[in-house]
Amino acid sequence: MPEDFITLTFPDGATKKYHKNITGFEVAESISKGLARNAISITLDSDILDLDAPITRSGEIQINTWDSEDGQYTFWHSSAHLLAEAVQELYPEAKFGIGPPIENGFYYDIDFGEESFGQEQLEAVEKKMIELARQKSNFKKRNVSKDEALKFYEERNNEYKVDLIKELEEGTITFYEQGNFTDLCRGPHLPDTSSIKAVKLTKLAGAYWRGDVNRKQLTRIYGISFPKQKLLDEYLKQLEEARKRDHKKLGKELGIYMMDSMVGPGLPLWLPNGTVLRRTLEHFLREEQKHRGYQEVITPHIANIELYKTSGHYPYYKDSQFNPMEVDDDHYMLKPMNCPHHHRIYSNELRSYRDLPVRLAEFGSVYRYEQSGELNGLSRVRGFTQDDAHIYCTHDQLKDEIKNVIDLTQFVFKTFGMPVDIRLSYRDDNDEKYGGDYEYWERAQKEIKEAADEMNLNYKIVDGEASFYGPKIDFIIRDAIGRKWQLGTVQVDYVMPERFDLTYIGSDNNKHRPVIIHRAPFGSMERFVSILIEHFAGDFPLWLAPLQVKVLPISEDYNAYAKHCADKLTALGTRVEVDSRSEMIGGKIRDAETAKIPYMLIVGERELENGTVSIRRHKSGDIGTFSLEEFLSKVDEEIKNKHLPPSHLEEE
RNA sequence: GCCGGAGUAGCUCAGGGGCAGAGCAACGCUCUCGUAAAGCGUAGGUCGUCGGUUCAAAUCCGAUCUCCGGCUCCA
Repeated sequence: MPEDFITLTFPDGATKKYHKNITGFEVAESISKGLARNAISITLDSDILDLDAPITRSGEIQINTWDSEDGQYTFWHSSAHLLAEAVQELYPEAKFGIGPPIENGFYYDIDFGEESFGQEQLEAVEKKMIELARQKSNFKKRNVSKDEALKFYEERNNEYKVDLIKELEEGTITFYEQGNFTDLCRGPHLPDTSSIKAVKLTKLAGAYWRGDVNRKQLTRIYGISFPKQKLLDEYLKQLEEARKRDHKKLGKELGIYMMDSMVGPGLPLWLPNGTVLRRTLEHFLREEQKHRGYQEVITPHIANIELYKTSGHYPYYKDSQFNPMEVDDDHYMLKPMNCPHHHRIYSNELRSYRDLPVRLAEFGSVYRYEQSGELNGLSRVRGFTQDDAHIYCTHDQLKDEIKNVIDLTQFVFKTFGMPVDIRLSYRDDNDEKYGGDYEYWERAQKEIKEAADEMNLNYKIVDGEASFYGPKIDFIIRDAIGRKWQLGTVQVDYVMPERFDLTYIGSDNNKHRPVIIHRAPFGSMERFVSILIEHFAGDFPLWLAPLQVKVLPISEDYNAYAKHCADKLTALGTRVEVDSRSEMIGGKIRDAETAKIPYMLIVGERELENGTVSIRRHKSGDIGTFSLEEFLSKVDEEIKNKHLPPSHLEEE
C-alpha cells in the first residue's frame, strides 16, 4: 500500500481506504451527514481522538456520538472545561486542580482560596455555564513545551498544575483553549461548546489534592451535562426513582431497623420486621452450611488484646478499632474480627489429616471504629454481624475447598437473583501492607485464579486490594444510587496458621501446617440486608417478607372467618395478620399495598359461604378466588421454593 | 476526621424576630362497606441540645450532637 493511504476498519468489520491525515470528521462525513453532525470524537484502536485530528495510521475506528461510552466521556470532559471556564469568569482568583469525566458526569477540583463556596454559588456557576456554552467557543488544541507550560501556570500561581506538569514528558504536553479559558489537558474534546445544552451541578465536596489527607483540601464540584434538556430531565427523574428504593428510607417505612443517637452512631437497632428478615436469612445459610459440612461455633464479643497481637491485626488496624478497656491487669478489646477466636478453637484439640477440612462457622458480631463521616445506614456501621466461617484444610484440599466456597456464594446470590461483580484482589509492591512470605502469596494468588477459572467465573484482577494476610475473591454489588459495596468474600490465608502455630498430624505421623480460607457469602448481615432492601425495593420474596399474608374482612361480620383463615395459615408457619379495623375494603387494601405485603386475602359473604378466599398479590392485583386449601398449598410451595416476587421476575 | 447540606407533631413537610401550622398516622364517635384513601371530632410540640444577642428567638450569632452527599479510609 502506498505510504499516503491508510485503511480504517469500522465496528461492523467493513474496511475503507482513506488518504493519510484525513480527519475523523471527514471520515464521518464520508459515511453520512447525520453521523458527521452527531459525531463527538473518534476512537482509533483504544485511543480517543479529536474529530479534527489528522489520522496518521491504519486501525480500528469508531465514530463516537452521544450514544457511545467514549462519546459521553468526551462530552463530559469538555463539560468539565466549561465548568472551569464559568468558575474562572466568576472567580478570577480560583486555581484549578484536575477535572475529569466520570461514570455519570464530571467534576473539577478547585482552590477558591479565602472565598467561601456553597450551594448558593452553584446556581450562578450553572447559569454561567449555559451562557458560555451558547457562545459556541471552539476547543482548540495547542502543543506546548514543558518550560512554556510551567511558565504559564507559575505566572498564575497555580501550584497544582505545576505539580502535574512536572511529571509529564517533554513533547507530550498539550493545552486546550475555549473562550478565555486555557487548560492543561490531553483531550480529546468536542468541536465546540454549543452541543452542551443542559447542565446540572449536582454535588459539592471537599477533596484532598491528589487524594492525600496531608495536602490541601480543594472544593470539588460535581456535575452532569447532556446534549438535550429532555435527557437531563430523564436523568433527574431516574435519580428520584432510585432514591425511593434507598434502604434508609424503606428501612424506616417497613420497620426494618432504626438508629438512635442515644445508643450511638453506626449502631443499628433491629426492629421486629427486620429481625424476621435477618433470622430468615441466617436460617437459610445455616441450613445450607449444615449440608456442606460446616460446624457452628459461638465466641464472645470481647477478648484479651494479646489475641489480636498474636494474629497481627492489632498493629495493622489499631486506628479502626474501639479503644481497649482495662480489666484487672490486662487489656481487652471489642472483637474487630472473628478469625482469631476460631483459630483458638481449631487449636483446642489435636487434629489429624483425617479430620480435615475443619469448617467452623459463626454469625459473629464484630465492632470497628469507622470514621464518623463514613457511616451510612446499614451499609457501613460500627457494630455488625458477619456470616463468618474459617476452613482449615491441607494444601491439597485448598483448591477444591475454594471451589466449594465459590459455589456456595454463587448459590446465595442466585437465590436472590442478584447480579454481582467478581474481583480477584491481589497484593501490590507495598510490602508494609502485607504479612507473610512472598512465596506464599504467589502460591495463594495462583490457586485462587485457578479455582476461579475452573468455576468459569467472570472476574477482574485488582492489585493492591488484598487483605494483609492474603489474596481474596470479592463479590461486589451496587446500591440504589450506584455506589459499589463489597458483600461476600473468600480469602486465602497462609499467615495465620504460622502465627497461631496451627498444625495437623499427617499420614506420615509428622506435624504439618493447614491453610485457612476465610469466607462470608453475605459479608455482613447489615450490609446484605441493606442491599436486599434496595434490590427488591422492599417487595421481598414471600419466604423473606416479614409479614407474608394479611387477611382483609369486608366488614366486621366476617372477622371470625378471617380469623379462621389466619389460624390455618399460622398453623402452617406463615406470618399472617387480620385487619379487623372498621375501614372500608379499599382502605384496607391500600394500607396493605403500601406496606408491601405479598398476599392479601379478601373475605366476605361469598368466601364465608364457599370456604374460599379472594387473593390479591402485591403489585399484581386481584388474581381470583381459590379454596382456602388451595391457597395454603400455593403459599407453602412458594415459600419452599423461594420464588422471586412477580414484579421482580418481569424485570429480569 | 475533612468539605457541603439538613434537623419543626409518630411520618412527610410549610413557616423564618411578636400566640406553633397542614396533610397523613393515633385516639373517640358514626358508618359495616367487594379489590389502592368513609365522615365528624379530639389529642399531640422545650422547633436536635447548650449558650449568647434582644423588651421578645423556632427564626439572628456561637458551640455541640445526629443524619444526608462527597473526600480520605474500609479487616
